[in-house]
Amino acid sequence: MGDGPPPQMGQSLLFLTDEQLRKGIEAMFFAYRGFTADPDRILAEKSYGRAHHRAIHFIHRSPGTTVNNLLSILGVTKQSLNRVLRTLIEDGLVESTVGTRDKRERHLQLTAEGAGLERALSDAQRDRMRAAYRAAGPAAVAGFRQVLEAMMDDETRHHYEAMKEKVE
Amino acid sequence: MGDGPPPQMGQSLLFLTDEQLRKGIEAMFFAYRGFTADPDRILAEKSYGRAHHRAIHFIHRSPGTTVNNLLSILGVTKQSLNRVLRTLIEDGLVESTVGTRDKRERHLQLTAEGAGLERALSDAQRDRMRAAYRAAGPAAVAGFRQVLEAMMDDETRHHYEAMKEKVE
DNA sequence: CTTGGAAAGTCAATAAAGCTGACGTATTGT
DNA sequence: ACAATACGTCAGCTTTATTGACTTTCCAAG
Repeated sequence: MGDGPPPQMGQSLLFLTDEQLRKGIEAMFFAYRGFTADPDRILAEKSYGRAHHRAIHFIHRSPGTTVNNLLSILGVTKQSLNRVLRTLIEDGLVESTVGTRDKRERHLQLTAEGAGLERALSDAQRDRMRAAYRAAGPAAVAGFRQVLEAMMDDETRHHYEAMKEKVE
Repeated sequence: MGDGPPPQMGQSLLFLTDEQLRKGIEAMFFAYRGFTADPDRILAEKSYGRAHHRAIHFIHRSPGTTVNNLLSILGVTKQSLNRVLRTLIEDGLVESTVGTRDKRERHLQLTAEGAGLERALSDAQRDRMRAAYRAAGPAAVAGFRQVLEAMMDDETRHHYEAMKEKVE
């Protein structure tokens, strides 16, 4: 592409050519499609969308989280989240309970049925992730995570880091 | 989370726990947001969306590609692509020329102005990708690509592989 | 040379998912 | 008492996608 690197440039610098970067960009684009394909199929059957999936995922991850918290993690407006949340509550997948310490807050958690859907969704996604991990091996997985973390916005990384230490 | 792995399990198998997989899933979600953030800002100024970006990217990558080809790469319907393509042609960013061998086909290419926008968009995205690559190092980048490729759908990987050998 | 089908473009209707702005209610904390 | 917070909701809008139906142009096989 355009001006290639001078021939004497070593492998350690060569990996940052525009071509390498373009391939990384396309890999990201195509892989993300694979990443969402399986859950999307399940969601389509129940006529939910990705927005529902995201809400379910993060409620599962942090049971009892508040609406505001979810809002900042998902980076959407209150109105957008509310439309999704309302259908999930109506359908009996999510439960909203008034806060004890602060009664203005609503604590969100999955019902048994909601947890069931979460399982189905994350099983599908985990299967693909597991297969990719197995195919690539532990060293590749470490690199994968390193690059992804470096790619996040500072603010976004904050949400990610917050959960990293929860279990490990 | 739930049932952890037995304590005697070694590091080489331990990396496939549900927790590790969940972190991979979230890393993917958050990183993709970072990945699209910079181009999205530029596109918003010109009131274009991601669909325009994708069309511009792949027309740049494969100048002279046909509408049908683009359709299969992007995985959208003809109508969706056509709306995007029409505005890009009207705005003078993309040129559509009747095929010489088969006059039913239209060959798409970027105009000088279109190439300019492509530059701006991919520069922004490359900058972030470059920074992430630098931070993580060549070994991590190799792993990153390996996992992403393993995560693609078979059909999708086909489109990706088709371009891999074009330059290198 | 006719005809079937492919490539492209278009019209209309619909839906998911986001946005802004404005308001109301309950509750908390100063 | 009063300002601020957390939540919910109403209305209206935009983007991006969908499906279905249809036309024009054109290639190629019978």
